[in-house]
Amino acid sequence: MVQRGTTRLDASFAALSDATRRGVVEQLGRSDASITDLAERFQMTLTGMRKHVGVLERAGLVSTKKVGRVRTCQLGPRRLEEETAWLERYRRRWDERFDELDRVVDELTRKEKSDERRNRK
Amino acid sequence: MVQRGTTRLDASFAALSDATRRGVVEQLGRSDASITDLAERFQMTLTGMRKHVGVLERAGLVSTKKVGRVRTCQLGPRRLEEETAWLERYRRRWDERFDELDRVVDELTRKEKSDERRNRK
DNA sequence: CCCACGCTGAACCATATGGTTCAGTATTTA
DNA sequence: TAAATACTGAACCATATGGTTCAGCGTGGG
Repeated sequence: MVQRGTTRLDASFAALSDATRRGVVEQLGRSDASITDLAERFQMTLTGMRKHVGVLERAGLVSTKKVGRVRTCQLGPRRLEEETAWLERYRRRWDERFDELDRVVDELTRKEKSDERRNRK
Repeated sequence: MVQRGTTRLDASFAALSDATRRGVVEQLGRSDASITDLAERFQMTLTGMRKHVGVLERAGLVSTKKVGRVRTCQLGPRRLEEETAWLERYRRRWDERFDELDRVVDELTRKEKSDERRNRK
């Protein structure tokens, strides 16, 4: 059994699991944009885009501010450090496992060779 | 308009958006495990765990092999480089935007100071 | 003052997700 | 050979997701 309940990573990874939302984030990396701008660029209704932006907001990747009738979206407060750290930890583990496998293969290869030598005698 | 359709990132980020699945991956980073092992550790039916493992498999984070009646799970072929790259790109963008904001604040501060000087005259 | 603009909320829809139970099948083990 | 083990597939359920339409509502320009 193990500790459960890290809802922050849940939200950010879920937010990133949609191509449209990743696109929106990339766009906002270049310049701020209104809901209308984004809806146009991603060929979607305002309502649909508003939902995506909502998801990104809740995950902290985007923040918005309404001035007059325009809601302007920009990159949000979160820098995704936790997420990056998770992925890096995974890769380290993956490399370890891979190295381990390498060592095993090496050992088997060595063993084979010495077996060959034995057989030649 | 923009290119859509990067289903690989979709699958891996979606796979990582669930705490149980992240837990499974972490576990497999420590040692291989059967479905039964994982189901026990995460307090879930075999069927439920099998589904999670299926999701991870489809995303390439886990690979499995059935020997006799036991299915053994281990870390999969993908090293999540694309995913890490995406996050790093995001962070770079984020830092740029932040620096930009800093510069603007700096400028405003400078302006204020010179205004003060002007007012003192 | 009026109309176009930008957005929003509610309702709806189809499909996906995260879980279960139950009834198998195949493989060990005693 | 019988019983226990390990998994699997189908069916089901509740809720979430990704989208739409439609009817507003506040704002701003002419």
